[in-house]
Amino acid sequence: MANFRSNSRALQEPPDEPFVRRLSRFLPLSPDEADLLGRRGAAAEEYPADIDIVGEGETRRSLFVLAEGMACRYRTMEDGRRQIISFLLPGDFCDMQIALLGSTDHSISSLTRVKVNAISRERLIGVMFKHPRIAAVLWWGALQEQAMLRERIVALGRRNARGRVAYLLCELWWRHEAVGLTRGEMLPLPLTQLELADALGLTPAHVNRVLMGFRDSGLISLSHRVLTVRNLAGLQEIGECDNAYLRLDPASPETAAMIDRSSHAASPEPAATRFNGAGD
Amino acid sequence: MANFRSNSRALQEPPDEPFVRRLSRFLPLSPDEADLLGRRGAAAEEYPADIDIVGEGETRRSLFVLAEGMACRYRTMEDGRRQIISFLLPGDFCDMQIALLGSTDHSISSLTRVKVNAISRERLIGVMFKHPRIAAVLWWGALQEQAMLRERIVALGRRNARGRVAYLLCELWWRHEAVGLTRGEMLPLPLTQLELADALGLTPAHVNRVLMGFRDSGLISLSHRVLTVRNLAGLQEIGECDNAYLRLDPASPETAAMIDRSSHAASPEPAATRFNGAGD
DNA sequence: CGATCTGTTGATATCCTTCAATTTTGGTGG
DNA sequence: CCACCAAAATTGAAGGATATCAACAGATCG
Repeated sequence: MANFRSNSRALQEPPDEPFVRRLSRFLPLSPDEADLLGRRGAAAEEYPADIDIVGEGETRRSLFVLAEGMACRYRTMEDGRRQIISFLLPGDFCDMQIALLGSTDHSISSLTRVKVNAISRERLIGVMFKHPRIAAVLWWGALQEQAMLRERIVALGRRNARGRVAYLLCELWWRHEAVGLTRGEMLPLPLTQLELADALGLTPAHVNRVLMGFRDSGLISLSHRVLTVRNLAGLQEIGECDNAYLRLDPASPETAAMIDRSSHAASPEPAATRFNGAGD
Repeated sequence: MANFRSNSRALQEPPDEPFVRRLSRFLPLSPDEADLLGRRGAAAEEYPADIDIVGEGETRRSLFVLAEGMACRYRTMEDGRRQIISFLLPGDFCDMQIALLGSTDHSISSLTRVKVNAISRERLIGVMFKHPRIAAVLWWGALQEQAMLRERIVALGRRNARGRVAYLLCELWWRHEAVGLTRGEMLPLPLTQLELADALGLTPAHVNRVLMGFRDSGLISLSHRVLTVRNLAGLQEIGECDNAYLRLDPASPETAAMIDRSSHAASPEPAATRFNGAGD
């Protein structure tokens, strides 16, 4: 039931910035809070496809949230081969290492043309300490990313080629869905088979064979940079995965209360010395 | 029950708890701050070897810091194979997911007899918001862990068996050294070859062959649960790795100042709406 | 509308697994 | 201290999943 005002707003601006949609899933942010990291609080920048946005070890004064497009973290080996560590979707944070340490241990490259919102290290740290709900929500995002890294380790360590490809397609499906970027059974997949291979520790030739197999079994269609997931359950079974690790559920009322309580008790106290029950 | 004779504390107990040594490397903590998470602020618990300390998905009210011994995170596949995701050494935090979400997406098991310091979720969150230096130091620890996960992905995706084993031995060396657990060229390595294999996505038989090769080349000795690293540079070359990703350097003065400044400005302000320069 | 990526397919090579002994180590009780 | 047992390490032989290399077809884009 949309009213006129919100309709006319929708015409001027996208209804939700992806990062608000993504992070609010855990803990709703007020419009003011959302603006601190969004369009009005951070500088918009744009990059073409296949450009290093952040170089390994490079000192930086600012971080960014990806607003549009797709990017990846990667590391290059001495012989030129590379490993893609993770994919960045709209709403993803570039790297918290930059906030605290001023540089990253890996490179970040655009895969498509991308738009980002940049924010200075100093400002981000200030905002986090002043706004516990923002801190909590960014923390949640970092935990989610960590969970994705663990899942990738499991995939690379213990799944065969079919399992790896299936798992990655599932993850991309769930993540796109979480930020509202799927339409029906379709999602944008602007990745070459070389990029999939570099993410999965396989060769492009073998990724191709696996994908052809999935097509022949009617699990997916893939063409013109659009992936159609015709049988998600089937993919999940091959990839032996579900979306639990993405922790897409909102914060429990207790957790939310805990966070809000912290924001009121934000004055320093002398370091406590008593025990506080912890047993379970 | 608490020990009755803790007056002569300094004489009876080790001078530094491992987690203080580990975390203070980034940003020195005052004794009072250190106590908040250490012996006096958190409850000591003990577990035998090969026990699940935290089960996958299990709801928990407390977290722990590992004080002594070795543990691992792992996930089990449907067919019973398992993937060890990472190893926990003294000074490592069990899992921040528990703090924010109340449970983890993986299990944590002891590999040896372990001692832990447990702290309730609620208390930890409170402490972090009240003590920015503690928050910063835990944040750093989480970033370090994330970097280790990325490194594991690179190893599993792009290194052969020799490279994987070499990299893991190097990481264990650096991490033990960082908490003062090496002696000369030796470090404790209470892992079976099956456990190494489960961490590296290999079979125990093949891990054995690689280790035998390293021994024959004079790179390492390994017996009685003690690893002697005779040629770290050689291992690094085979593993194509260095310790940069562990970020063992202390916080820069600017970063430390940024953090301390945040602790004073801890009163909420209205959400800012102006841009804040971010360009670099 | 040609140049250049990207995708597709085949033949062969190889690293690692699988399976199955056998030996060694470490722990336990007599 | 030794005997004994289970777990871990070690080694061999054979098989398989994926890599490598090479060629060609199709798509994309200036």
